[in-house]
Amino acid sequence: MKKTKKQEIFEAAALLFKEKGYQVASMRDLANRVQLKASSLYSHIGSKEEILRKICFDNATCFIQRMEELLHQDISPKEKVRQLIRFHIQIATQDTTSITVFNDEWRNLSEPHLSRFLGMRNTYEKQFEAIIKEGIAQKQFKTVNSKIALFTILTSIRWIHYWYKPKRSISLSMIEQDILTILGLGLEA
Amino acid sequence: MKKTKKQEIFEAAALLFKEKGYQVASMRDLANRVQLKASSLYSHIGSKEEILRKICFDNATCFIQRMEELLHQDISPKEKVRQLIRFHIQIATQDTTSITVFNDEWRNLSEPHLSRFLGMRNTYEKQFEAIIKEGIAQKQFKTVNSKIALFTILTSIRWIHYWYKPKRSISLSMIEQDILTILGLGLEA
DNA sequence: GTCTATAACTTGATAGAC
DNA sequence: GTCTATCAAGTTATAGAC
Repeated sequence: MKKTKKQEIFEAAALLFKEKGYQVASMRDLANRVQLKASSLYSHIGSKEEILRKICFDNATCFIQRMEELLHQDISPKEKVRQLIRFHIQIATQDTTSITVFNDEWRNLSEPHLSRFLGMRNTYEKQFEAIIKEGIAQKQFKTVNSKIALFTILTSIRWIHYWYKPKRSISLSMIEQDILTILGLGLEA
Repeated sequence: MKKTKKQEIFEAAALLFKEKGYQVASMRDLANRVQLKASSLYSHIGSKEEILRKICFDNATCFIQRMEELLHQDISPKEKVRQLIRFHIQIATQDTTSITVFNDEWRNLSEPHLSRFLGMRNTYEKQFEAIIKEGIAQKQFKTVNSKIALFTILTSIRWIHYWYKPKRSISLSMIEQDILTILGLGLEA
């Protein structure tokens, strides 16, 4: 299956946005990387922000979808949290480029997209927090502030995409296990 | 003690950089906030980057200094890690503005300052990691990869500056205790 | 679809009057 | 020290030839 020029542009843009940041990356930079002049890009895409939007909303949708699946499963809050942590680690090691843009560059979205994005993120965080609260209520977790627990967990995984390289001697399952040891066991009662 | 215009500019810049990011914040934005025209700023400061440099290196020096003090104290690795976590939380809640810039905007430093900054950060992380390694060797911590533990700890604290507002009903010591519960106890053997 | 040329604008920083 | 005016360079995006 041959890649279309459009796909090629989107992939090059994701990498460029990761390396330089959205604001600093210029359309001329991007055009160079796909062997085009800047003006020719606009035969394939509508605008610079269209690219950012796709990256941000594709990832947001992905996380929300996984959350929906999980909510319908009949497993304990403790197991749900473990699954979510594993999922975050998997995404972060599997697609480091787009997750970097998703994590760091969403703030460059313009309205009304920014508000829609923050709404989706908020929904996800509320659902995650509810699972933690349920775990605390069931005494599967120690009694801590659920928001502190939520943010500590979420951000403690955020360094991986920045640091992880597939060639490293360290395996994915080793990362998973160590983080679950450092985090998970602390939270559990 | 009256604030000099220079101080006023530096403080307004830190807040502006936090809100918009260094690249997006313009000198015209900054001038507006201190009731000046953009060109007048240059009677007080040398360049936009001079402001960023001050914020980044002041903070880096602060963390390195605290580390030096700690290294000379005769306390266990476990206690050293707890003290470091407490210190990070204190800084993050005490000066949320400059810590945001320090955390997120250092990448906009130009050479040779960028390399010097990364060198300082690397020194700090190596010293922190050495303490963790010592704790593992002394069986005060569970056996985990020391780099994973380091990054998990460091980034798990990074959301605070972004989220913390002094008016919140939640106290500093409560944050400290909950994070130490979630993180600290997981790491300890 | 790709190009050249350019519109319309913003950026950091400077010159020189007052 | 602050201003107006301006420079030189950069930005996204479009018009129109081929």
